[in-house]
Amino acid sequence: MKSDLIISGSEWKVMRIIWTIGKVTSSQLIDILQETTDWSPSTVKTLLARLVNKGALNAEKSGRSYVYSAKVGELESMEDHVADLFDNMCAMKIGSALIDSVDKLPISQNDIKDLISALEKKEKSAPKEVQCDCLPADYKVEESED
Amino acid sequence: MKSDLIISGSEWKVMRIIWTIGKVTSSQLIDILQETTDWSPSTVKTLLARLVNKGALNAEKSGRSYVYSAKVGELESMEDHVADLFDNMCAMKIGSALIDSVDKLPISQNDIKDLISALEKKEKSAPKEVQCDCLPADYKVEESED
DNA sequence: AAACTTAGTCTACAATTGTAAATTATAAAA
DNA sequence: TTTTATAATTTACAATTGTAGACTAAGTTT
Repeated sequence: MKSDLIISGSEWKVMRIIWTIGKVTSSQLIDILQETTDWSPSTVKTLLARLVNKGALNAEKSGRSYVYSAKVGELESMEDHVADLFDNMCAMKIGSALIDSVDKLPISQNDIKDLISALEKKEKSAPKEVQCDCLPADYKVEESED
Repeated sequence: MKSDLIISGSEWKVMRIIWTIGKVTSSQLIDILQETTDWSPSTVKTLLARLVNKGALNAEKSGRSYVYSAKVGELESMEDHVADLFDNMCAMKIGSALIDSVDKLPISQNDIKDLISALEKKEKSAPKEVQCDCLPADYKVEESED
């Protein structure tokens, strides 16, 4: 279930810029990131190298340097990471966590509408309850063994 | 914004058991985790020690050993981690990621209802669009500097 | 051509994480 | 009380992450 391509915290900052502007050189990236972080140019270069290595970025040679571009999709990456995170958590409580997210995160009117539609559609086949999956299936048995 | 108390992947497994059954000894935990992981007893003990260290667990001395119990709430921890993750991501695309989550994750009928209510309430004050926040505010200015 | 700038690569180093062996302390049993 | 079992602590070690200095290669300027 765990996605292969894990993007770390610092790496997200790099990826987001590249997803947004498409193709960049390291110097562009260094300039842009200089405005929002206090990273040294070296740090940006290390992150670029790691992301190319992980397969998250393409590096297309262009003269002395490279032009970097995203090799993985932004939304796909987001979805994978969110899924991975919820994968760590109790199924029974995911609903509550989502309610909290919906309360706190910024969502556009259109996305709200789409969320409501998705939920209404889902409602028909939704279970009455979602069971807690934090313990081994047979735990109750083991427990009453005193 | 980043929460202080970061619970790692392996640590989640430990925490979930403790959140679910309340108080445990290390041997209980070792037994339970033996059923779902192939961790050695040592591994479980290391994780317990780390979690006590991080302040995620209480360790109450009881004779030779300790009784461990959660010091942080489960839902709070879940919410913090979800918020931290979305904090890495483009605000404009969070709505889509949530739609995907709603589509894929198991949610009970009641939670669906509550989600819909939360969304309907939110709709009134929701922005038409959520802006992408992946680039520095003044980037467009910098960009047209050729 | 010599000097300078810049992009890339290599090396580094501490902190966290996944995983566990070795050691020590101590309660329980013989 | 000597042995045994078990819980806790210490140490370990590789991989990942955040962060960056040093070195190298290759265009660019004088």
